[in-house]
Amino acid sequence: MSANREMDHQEPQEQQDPRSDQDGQEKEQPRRRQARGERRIAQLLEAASDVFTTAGYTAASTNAIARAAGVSPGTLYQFFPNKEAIAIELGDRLMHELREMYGEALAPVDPATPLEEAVNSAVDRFIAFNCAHPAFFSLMHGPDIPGRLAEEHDALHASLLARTEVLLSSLLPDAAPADLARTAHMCLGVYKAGLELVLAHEGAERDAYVQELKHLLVRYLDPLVGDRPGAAGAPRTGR
Amino acid sequence: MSANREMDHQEPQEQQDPRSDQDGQEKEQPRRRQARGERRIAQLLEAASDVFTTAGYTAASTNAIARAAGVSPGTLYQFFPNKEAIAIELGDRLMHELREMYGEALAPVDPATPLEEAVNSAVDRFIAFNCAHPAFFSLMHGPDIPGRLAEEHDALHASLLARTEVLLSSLLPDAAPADLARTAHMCLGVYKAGLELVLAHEGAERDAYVQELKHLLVRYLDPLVGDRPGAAGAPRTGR
DNA sequence: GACAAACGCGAGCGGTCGCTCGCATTCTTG
DNA sequence: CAAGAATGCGAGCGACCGCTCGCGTTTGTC
Repeated sequence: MSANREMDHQEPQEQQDPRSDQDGQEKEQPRRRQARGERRIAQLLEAASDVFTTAGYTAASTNAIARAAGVSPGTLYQFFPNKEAIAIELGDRLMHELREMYGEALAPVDPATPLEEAVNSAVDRFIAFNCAHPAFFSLMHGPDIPGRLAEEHDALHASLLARTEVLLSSLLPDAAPADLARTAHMCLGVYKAGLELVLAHEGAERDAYVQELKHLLVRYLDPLVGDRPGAAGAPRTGR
Repeated sequence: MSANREMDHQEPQEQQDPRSDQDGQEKEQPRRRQARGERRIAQLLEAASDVFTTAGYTAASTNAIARAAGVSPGTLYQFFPNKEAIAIELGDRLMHELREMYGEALAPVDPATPLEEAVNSAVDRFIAFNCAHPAFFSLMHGPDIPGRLAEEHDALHASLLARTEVLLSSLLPDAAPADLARTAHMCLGVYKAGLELVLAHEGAERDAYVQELKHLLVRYLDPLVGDRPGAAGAPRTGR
């Protein structure tokens, strides 16, 4: 039972960013990149995406990433200060792309929209994104993600949660906030579970799982909004 | 895209089990254990359970496990041939306990049982087990579990899947096998997602999530069995 | 009490990994 | 075309990790 609190490992070093002069510019390095460099960065991120997806963050070695990109480890470290930065840059790019997309995926809380339609639209968009960028899932849901990425994921998750809550609260105005939050958590958890199943299959079977996930969410939420005007139509289509 | 297929790491060594004489006895070692030894083993497994739960399999170091148990690394390796064996022994013990329990959790497919009751009973049992043994979840669902444990988990998962399918097929006799399998997969996936949420909370909030998980499963399955005799009463309680 | 087996220790071996460094090559700029 | 910056390389450093080995201690047996 002795809860031993002090582990023995520490990070190799805590690099200090020598160019942090104290004028407000904490921005990017004044490093001049040539076109070749940008290409290398894209190459490396592409390779990192593959390696992270198949091996997970921790198990992915920087040497493997460099090799997958066809360069030497030294070259990799010309463009990224450390392994974490690779994951962060990759995560940032994917996160940016995602935010552009989901801004219009959950935002329209048009109260007249049928529940089924809203669910279908949101699920379709997110599934499409996650299928197109499988690295996103492993980077966000891996057990070993570095702190910075975990923060980003938490922020994204909180944001999704808030949006879902707003959407739900417009569907069921008379619900305790705690219940609302729980329901939103359940929705996201269910989506994640469905996503795993979707990603594990391909072709027609994958589509069938997408359908099943939509059904699941609709059936979960439908009884809650059963007495709303426009929604909850199609009373139990035998399917 | 160059799919690089050959990684560079290999296991430290592939220990050959020197006492594998060729008479059919591949059983356990003839090692005589003293009471002290059994106590140490229990201690080590307990410590390993903690470390695995908090750090995951790969990140857990054998030195950390030994330290958590208050012994030296050498002592640990007196009782376990390698790190994997620790996880396997722990997994085996938990698996055995689980099988004893879930034999009576999914087996009774009494077709007269209301759906809600069947779901409640199954969920309660599994939630109770997973809450009592949080190491089980991290060992089974970790991304880095060693091969032997993965096989055990696959076997368990397949077994649960089969049982669920049987249970479902008794509820909806006229369903295509593929749909049945998909529905069973969804049920297990949903349970796993709910379990994560349950484990992430405590006290009253945890109970609320358990309730929510039950609701979710019932609402998912209820429309499918809507035209059965005894079950699926309360046609959509507006609530 | 004598002897052997089981138990216990912890420095350290071989290995991988993240990352660095010295040096060569290619590009840009004047 | 020269100078210097950006790019590229790969051996290798330091740290950690799984695991071993030699040796000392405890326990069971006769």
